[in-house]
Amino acid sequence: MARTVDPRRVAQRREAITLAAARLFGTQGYQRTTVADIAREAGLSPASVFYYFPDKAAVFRAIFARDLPLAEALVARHAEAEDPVAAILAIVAEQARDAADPAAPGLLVELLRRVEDDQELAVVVTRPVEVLRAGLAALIARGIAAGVIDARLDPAEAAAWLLSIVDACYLNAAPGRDPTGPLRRTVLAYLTPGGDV
Amino acid sequence: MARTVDPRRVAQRREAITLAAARLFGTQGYQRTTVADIAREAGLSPASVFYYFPDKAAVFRAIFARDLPLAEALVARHAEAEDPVAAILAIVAEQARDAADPAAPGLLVELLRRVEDDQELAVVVTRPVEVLRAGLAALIARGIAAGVIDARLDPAEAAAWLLSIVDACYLNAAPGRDPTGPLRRTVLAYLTPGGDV
DNA sequence: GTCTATATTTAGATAGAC
DNA sequence: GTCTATCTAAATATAGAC
Repeated sequence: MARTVDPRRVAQRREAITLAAARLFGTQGYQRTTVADIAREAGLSPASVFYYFPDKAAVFRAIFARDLPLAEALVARHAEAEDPVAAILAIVAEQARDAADPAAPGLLVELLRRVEDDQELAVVVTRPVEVLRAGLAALIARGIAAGVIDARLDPAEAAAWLLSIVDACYLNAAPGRDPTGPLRRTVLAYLTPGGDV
Repeated sequence: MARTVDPRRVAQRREAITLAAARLFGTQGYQRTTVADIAREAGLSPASVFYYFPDKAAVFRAIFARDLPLAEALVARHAEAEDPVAAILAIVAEQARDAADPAAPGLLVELLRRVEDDQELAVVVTRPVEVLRAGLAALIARGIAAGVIDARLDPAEAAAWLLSIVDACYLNAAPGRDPTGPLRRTVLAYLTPGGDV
């Protein structure tokens, strides 16, 4: 009888390492966080981290592996909404929600930097962004057709721009500041027809 | 007769090193750029870089040292404008102008990361941002008083938010894409009175 | 002032016992 | 599977000649 590993246990260990790494990478940065730091935080030895992941970069990638299903679910949840503008506002607000997490802004910054060094990371992280962009673009197109969104906007470009503004919320996150108000006002005003732009 | 250095020559050398460093830090990142890289790009040896700067971090800080006078000049140039909204649009557009530079988005990301590690850098970079924020806030307040900007906005917070949107231009930067259009539309729509926000 | 050569430190990754 | 111990590579910063 072949001795087989318990996949649940493996998943738990990987999850624990990934969580500890996300906290540390987000607050200290990628380079300043050593594998020894992660191991200590997760309660095991550095060598064990390398048992569950091929290298340090793979630990970082694992943090973002869950984003794709989340993005797909979010888009699917609002795809059939009758009010496309309300759906866009909901998606954008949901994406901006984690900006309050103290590790989130730092994680985004590290992500932006490391995407250029790590080709595999680029693949992992590009797909959920594409899903969101496509979902938003479809809603914008519907809004234009319904006359509630300015027809001069290009759906794909406007979608990318909205996601950039969400990212900016993370970069400028501060303890006391809640971005949801300005974000909602900005998105709404940006989409609405009229104005001499 | 005391042998004295030519301050102009020193300034030129420091400038050359700073320029080379900005290019490399922006495209490769801070950690991946070695002092040897910078030295090669600037046409001297690694040891000479350490003659002009105490350490690698000081080279990075030097890149942003010129921002304070630039910010002060920009704000002063528009402080007395008769149309505050036009002045705000001009300031914001000027700040977003460098987003087209291929090294600029990367430099912003490196800056955000390193600000948390380098206390001196934080000082260097906070002041120009404060100058811009105060200048924009004053213009917003004038616009509110004149009735051309929504009175529900808090000038200081709105100013900070506009600078966040400028950051979004850098995040959204792509070879073909010109950010000035969406930026102008967004800022104008955000400031304008009316709307059910 | 500018160089060559190198000391030093640090951290990613591995070997091999248990 | 998990550990201790260690190898190795890279890069900052310095020493000292010229």
